[in-house]
Amino acid sequence: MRERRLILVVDDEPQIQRFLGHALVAAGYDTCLAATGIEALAQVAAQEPDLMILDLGLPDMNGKEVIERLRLRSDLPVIVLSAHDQEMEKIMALDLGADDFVAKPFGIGELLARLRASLRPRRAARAEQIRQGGLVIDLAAHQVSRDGEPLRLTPKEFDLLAALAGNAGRVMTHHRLLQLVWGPAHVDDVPYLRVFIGQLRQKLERDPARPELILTEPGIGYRWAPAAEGGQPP
Amino acid sequence: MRERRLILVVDDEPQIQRFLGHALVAAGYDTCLAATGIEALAQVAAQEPDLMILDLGLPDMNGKEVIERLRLRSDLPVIVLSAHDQEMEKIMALDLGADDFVAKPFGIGELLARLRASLRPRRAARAEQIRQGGLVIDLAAHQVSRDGEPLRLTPKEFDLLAALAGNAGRVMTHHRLLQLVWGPAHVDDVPYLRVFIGQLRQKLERDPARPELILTEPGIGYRWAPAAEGGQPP
DNA sequence: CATGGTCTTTACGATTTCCTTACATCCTTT
DNA sequence: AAAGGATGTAAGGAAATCGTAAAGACCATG
Repeated sequence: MRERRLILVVDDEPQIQRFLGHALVAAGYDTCLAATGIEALAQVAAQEPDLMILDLGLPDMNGKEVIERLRLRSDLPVIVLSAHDQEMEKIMALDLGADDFVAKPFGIGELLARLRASLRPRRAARAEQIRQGGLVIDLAAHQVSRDGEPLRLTPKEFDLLAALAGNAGRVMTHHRLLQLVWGPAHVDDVPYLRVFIGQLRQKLERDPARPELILTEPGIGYRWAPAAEGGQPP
Repeated sequence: MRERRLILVVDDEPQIQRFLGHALVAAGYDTCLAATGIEALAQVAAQEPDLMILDLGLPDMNGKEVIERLRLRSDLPVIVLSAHDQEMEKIMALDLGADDFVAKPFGIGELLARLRASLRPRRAARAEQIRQGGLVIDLAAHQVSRDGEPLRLTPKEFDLLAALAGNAGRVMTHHRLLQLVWGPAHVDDVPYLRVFIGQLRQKLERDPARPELILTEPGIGYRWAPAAEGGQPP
C-alpha cells in the first residue's frame, strides 16, 4: 500500500491549484492535478488517488457529470468546492454521491478537517459480510440467508439491499438509491423503489407490514436499521 | 494567521468611531475605520477584516446596498447598528445576510457579546455534524438525534432546522427562512413559520415552553442559539 | 416456439405530511 | 389599564406520499 494518501485536485484556476497543492503537501499528503473533467477521470484511472477535491464549474463539463461518470466505476470519496451562487449544483453533487462540500471562500483548516473525515471511515465500512439478527448478507458472493437458510433475491433486489445495508444507519434518499441501483437515467422513478422495497420487505422482514430492517423516511428515502435496536413507538 | 482579530467600524459620526475604537482596542481587538459605504468596501478588500460593524444611515449609500455589494465577494460577518426609526433598513439588512443587529443606543457589553458570537468559527455549514448539548444534527445523513435516540422529523421540519442550525448565532428573518424552506413564492406566509417552529420546539427542546435552542426575535425572525452560552435574560 | 423468471408500469386504498384557520397568550404601546 | 400587534398552540381538511397487487414487456433458456 502507498505510504502517504494521494489527493487529486481538480480545478481550472492555476492560482487555486497552487494554493491547494502547497497546503496539502504541507499537511503530509501527495497530490496530483487535473484542470478539466476529462483529465480528472483519466487521473483517477491512472493514479488511483485516495480522494478527489472537485471544483464545480469546470470548462468542459459540470461537476454533476464528473461525479456521475466517476461513480460508474469507483467509490472514491469526493469533496466538492463550490462558489456561493451554486446552491443547486451543490445539492445535486451531494445527491450523486459526493461525500462533502466546502463553500468558497474557504479556510484551509476547514478543508483539511473535512478531508480527514472523508478519508477515515471509508475503509472500515467495506466489510464483505453484514450481519443483522439472523440475517447474513454476503456482498461478494451475492448471497443472503436468514437463520442459515439461503434466500432467493433477484439481481435488482440484491443491488438495492446492498445499497441500503452497505450504508447502515444512514438515510438514503430516493435519488441516491435510484442512482446507485438503476443508474443516472432513472433518478426520478420513485415508483420503482416502492415496488422493490416492498418485495425486499416481503422476503426479509419477519412481519412485512411492520418492518424492522428497512425503515421508511417519509418524503426523503429509506434507511437500513442500525444494528441493535429494540422497542417500538407507542 | 493574524494574531488579533481585526474589526472594521463603518460609521460617519466621529464621536461613535472614537468610542467604538477605544472600546474594541480595550477588549483586545484591532480596528480599522470607514466613514462611507465606498470606503467600507475598499477597506474590506485592502485589510481583509474579520468582522464589520455597520451603522445604517451612511451619507453615500444605505446599508442595504453596502451588504448587497459586500456579499458578492465575501461572507464577512456583519453586525448592524440601527436607530429606532430604521426598522425597515434593519430588516432588509438582515434579509440580505447580515449576521446580527444592535439597536442604538447600545451598551458596549452587549455589542461585545454579539461580536464574540459572530466571530466564533462559523461551522461553514451543512454536511458535517452539528452538536449542541445532547443534540446531534447530521445534515448530510438527514438525521437528528437527542441523547443517542433518533428523532423523527418531517422533510419540511428538517429543512427548517437546517436553515436555522446551519446559521447558528445569526438572526434569520422570516423572509429569509421562508425563502430558504418554502421558496420565493411564500416569503410572506409567516404563519407557516410559526406552526413549524412550534413543531420543531416540541421535538427538540427540553422544555418547549421555554426554548433554549430556537429563540424568537420578535418582529424580525428566529435565531439558533449559538454554541456555548450560559444564562438567559430575566 | 413455449416457458419461467425478472423487470417495468399502472392503479388504488392507506398513511403521513402539509396547509389553513381559529383562538388563547404574551408583550409593547397609548 | 386598555388596546393593538405579534406570537404560540390546537385541530381539521387538502394534498402528497407510501404500500400492495396485478398486468404486460422483456429476456434467457430449454
